[in-house]
Amino acid sequence: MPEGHTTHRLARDLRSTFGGGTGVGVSSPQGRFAAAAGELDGQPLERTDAHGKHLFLGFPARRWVHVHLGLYGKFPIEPAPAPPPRGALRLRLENATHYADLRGPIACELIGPAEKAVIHARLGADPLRRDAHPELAWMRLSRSRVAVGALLMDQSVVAGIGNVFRAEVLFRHRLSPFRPGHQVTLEEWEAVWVDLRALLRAGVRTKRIVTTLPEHRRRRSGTASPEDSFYVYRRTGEPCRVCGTPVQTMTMVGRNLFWCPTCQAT
DNA sequence: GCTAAATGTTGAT
DNA sequence: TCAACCTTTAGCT
Repeated sequence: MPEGHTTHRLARDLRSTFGGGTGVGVSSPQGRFAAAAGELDGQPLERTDAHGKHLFLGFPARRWVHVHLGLYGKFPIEPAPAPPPRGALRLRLENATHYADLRGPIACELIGPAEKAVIHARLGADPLRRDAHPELAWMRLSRSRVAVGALLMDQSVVAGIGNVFRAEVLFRHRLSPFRPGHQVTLEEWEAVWVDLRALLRAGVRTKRIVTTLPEHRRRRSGTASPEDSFYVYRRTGEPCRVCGTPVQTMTMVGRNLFWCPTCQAT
C-alpha cells in the first residue's frame, strides 16, 4: 500500500486516534523494538509528521518513532479490544478505543531531533507538504541526463512517489519514461507537479490510488473498480485505454516500469 | 503446502 | 547491477 499518500494518511489518523494528552500503550510483541517501546509505554503521542514515505510519531522529550513501511509494511488502525498479538508484530499502539499494529516495516526506530533532521535533509520535495519546494525538484530534473522515469523514483528529487505514481503520472502527461530529465520542459514539469499533488491528495482522502479519468473506464462511475484504476501499472500486454496498443513493461531502476509505447512515444 | 510477487531502500560488487 | 531484508497474500499444486 505504501506510497506517500499512505504515510500522510497514517500520520493524520494516528494523531486523531492516539494523539492528545492521554498516555498510549506501546509494545513490541515481536521484540525487535522492545527496548524503545518500554521507554515510550504510557507516554502521550504529542504530534505526528510525514515526509514522503517516512512517518514520524512524536513523543515527549523530542523523541520520535521513525517508521518506514518499505515494500510491504502495514499499520492498520482497528477498534478495541486488541486481540492477543500474533505473527511478527513489530509495534502495537493502543488506547481505550483503538489499537494499531505495525508489521513488516523496513524501519521502526527511536530517534532524536538531529536524526530526524538528517532524514528530512536527504528527502526532496513532497507534493503533500506545505513547505515543499518544487523548484528544487525542477533544478535537479532540468540538469540531469537521467531518464525522467528514474528521476521520479529518486526520493531526493520528489519524495513520496513510488512505482504506481511513476508509471501513472507519466502516462497521464504522455511523457516517455525514457526522456532525459533535461529534455522535460518547465511547463511539462509544472503540470506533472500539480497533478502529483492532486493524485496524492485524492489518495490520502480515499486511501487508494486511482489515476484514470471516468471516460477511460469501462464503468464510468465516479468510483473506479480496481481493474479500472490504472492506465498502465501492472497492465502488461493489455490494450492501452486510450489507443489500444499493448502496454509494455521492462525493468527501470530495479522496478517494473509500465508504459504505452504509442501514447508515450516521446 | 509451496512459490512468487508486492505501492521500497540499502549496501556491496 | 544485484542481493538482502522486512511480511503477507495470491495463485498455484
